[in-house]
Amino acid sequence: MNLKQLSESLGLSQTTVSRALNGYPEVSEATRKRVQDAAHRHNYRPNTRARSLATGRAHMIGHVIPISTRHEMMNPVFSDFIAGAGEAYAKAGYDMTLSIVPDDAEDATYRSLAQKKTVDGIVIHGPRANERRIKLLQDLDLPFVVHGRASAEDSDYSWVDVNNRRAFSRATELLLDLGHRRIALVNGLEDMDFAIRRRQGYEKALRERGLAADPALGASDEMTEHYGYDTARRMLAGHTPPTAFLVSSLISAIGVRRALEEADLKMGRDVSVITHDDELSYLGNGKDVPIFTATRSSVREAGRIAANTLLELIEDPARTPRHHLLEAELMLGRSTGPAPQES
Amino acid sequence: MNLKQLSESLGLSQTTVSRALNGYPEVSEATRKRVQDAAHRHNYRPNTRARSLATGRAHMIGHVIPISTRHEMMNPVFSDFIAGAGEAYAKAGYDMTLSIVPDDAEDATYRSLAQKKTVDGIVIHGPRANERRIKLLQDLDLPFVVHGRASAEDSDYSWVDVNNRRAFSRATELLLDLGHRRIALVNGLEDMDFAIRRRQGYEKALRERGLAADPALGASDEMTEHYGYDTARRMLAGHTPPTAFLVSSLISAIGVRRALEEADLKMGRDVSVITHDDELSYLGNGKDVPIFTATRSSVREAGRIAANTLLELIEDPARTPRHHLLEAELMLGRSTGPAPQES
DNA sequence: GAGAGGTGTCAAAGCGCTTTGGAAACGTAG
DNA sequence: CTACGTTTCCAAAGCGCTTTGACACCTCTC
Repeated sequence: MNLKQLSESLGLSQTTVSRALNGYPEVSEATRKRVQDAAHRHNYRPNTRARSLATGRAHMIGHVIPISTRHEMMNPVFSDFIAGAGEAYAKAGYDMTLSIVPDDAEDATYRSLAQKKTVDGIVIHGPRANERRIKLLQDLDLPFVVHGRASAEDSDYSWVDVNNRRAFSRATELLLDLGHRRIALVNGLEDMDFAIRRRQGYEKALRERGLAADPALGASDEMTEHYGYDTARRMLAGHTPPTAFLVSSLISAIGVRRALEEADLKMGRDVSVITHDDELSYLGNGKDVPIFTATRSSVREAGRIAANTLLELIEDPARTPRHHLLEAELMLGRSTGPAPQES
Repeated sequence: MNLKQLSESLGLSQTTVSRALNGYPEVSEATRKRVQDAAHRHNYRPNTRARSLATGRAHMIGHVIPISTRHEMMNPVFSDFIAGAGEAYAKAGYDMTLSIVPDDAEDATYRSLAQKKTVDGIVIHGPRANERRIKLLQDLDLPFVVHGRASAEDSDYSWVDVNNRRAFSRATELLLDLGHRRIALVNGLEDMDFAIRRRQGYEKALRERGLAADPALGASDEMTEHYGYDTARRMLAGHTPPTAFLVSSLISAIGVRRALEEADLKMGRDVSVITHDDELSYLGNGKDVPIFTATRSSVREAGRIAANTLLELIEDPARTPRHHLLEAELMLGRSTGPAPQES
């Protein structure tokens, strides 16, 4: 059933039916009612393609997920972010498309999205410090918001991000307060912006106590469970093993825990661990008392905020960029304790 | 730049330009070359909305993810599935849209997707044993493929699934061969089809050795880390604690491991664990020797297959439904060993 | 030298909707 | 009874593409 058929069946013009359905005032309440009933009865819904061709609005948001060609890794954080964003879109009557893009084919994808007019706006995931995509989208004149930031970019753009620097400096300070001096940083890939900021936070806290980061206690890679395990194992076997680990993801922290157990070290007593926790729905960090002491910030909530920000931007393209800096909570759990006495 | 402008700039009609670009034979190679060059120079790409209005094909696949209203849980498996499917779509020039749908609003979503003609086909995720969506989509005449199956559905439809029954009966047999008799099943939600099948496999293997499943050793819930932990803890505290766990997801298995460690039980010696492993990219199960003995099947590969199956179906709607039953490998890891002697 | 058969190109219709610019119908006021 | 708003509706244009049917123009062939 399409508009034409519907209007014929009602003995009205397409114009009137369209107006009645879209809430325009130039149609009498009686007619509107009659039209709505018929539409509902026939389960009529306007064809999106025709509608967006006519209005110029696709009612569609694109999410572009770079997939590292090296590891074929999907960022696990992404699914919860999407869940939050999807919720916001549904409320606003928008749909969402996903482009999984190998990071060497990015430019083409964006240009094509813009040219093909499939979407009204874009969410950028996983920004690197030096992020070409921002400039590109500005040139293409397509509204967008970044989940995260790009330190090296100095133009103004909309973003939603966690205060990674502050979160990690606070976590480091806590470990220092507990007497730890050899603190390992098990970080994400350090071409990623968030990882750089976390390192900065970590180093700042150390520096303020007159300490320098020991390069042997720093690691950086894709945040898998296995990476956490390997790294912890290697560092613990070194000749100045750390007494504490600061980990960039709960998944890697689980790997660190595995390494500790294997080495018969008790987490929270022999070795302390703090991790960042994105509050992924399937990976809860304990119920009453958290397993891991953690800097916590809901990525799902970030998704919701990013979506709404983008929708506003589309509504009013003249609007100046918006920024949302989310503060991470520092949740005390059972994985931290005073540094063991040197013996 | 649109078709009209492009054709004017070339001094050709829109028809010729369109045909040249779409590879029709009625245009001379010289002209085609000239058109392609110009298109490339102007970075021309046809407007999707107009194109699909004209052709009737959206070049778009919908993925509908039910989100449990109870736990607001995103199935973690989903992101890897999507990665696999996305790859296949990209190759075929298709896009993908996502609908995150609370499970009480499903019917409406499907009807709407069909009516609005946003997509050419649909992938159904997370089928329950009794799955209304299949009947619904058949009625709506929208091509679809199911990731998983619906036991209670007796019409024929396309699906891609793991042989869950066989996988779990093999795993159970292995545990029985190792001398285990009290084997716990830490399963997913048992209104989910895959969970039912896994239980069937488990019970079949027990039955064949003249054993019955002990209800005290069965659990069923959303497969979080915490659920694994809680369940294992509770069962281990019972008066006939299991000597082995059969777990439906690696994430929950990590929770089980945590409970074991907390109870000072060594996994693989005191208690054996077998888990199902979907090969999620960020959750590798060890590198050389797997941590967990596992029934393994790549969900990413499943995504790829599902996508291609659906594309074939769209290409030729008359085609009979296709079925892909993937066999899970049983990978021996370090989490299984002979049952401890009764003392 | 005319008809047959290709080849290369085009004008125009159509996809299903929204929206512009009227126009008919109906009061109401002068 | 005319004039003039209001209200209610409509015909037609337009969004950017594909595709149908037709038309020149060439090249053969007999």
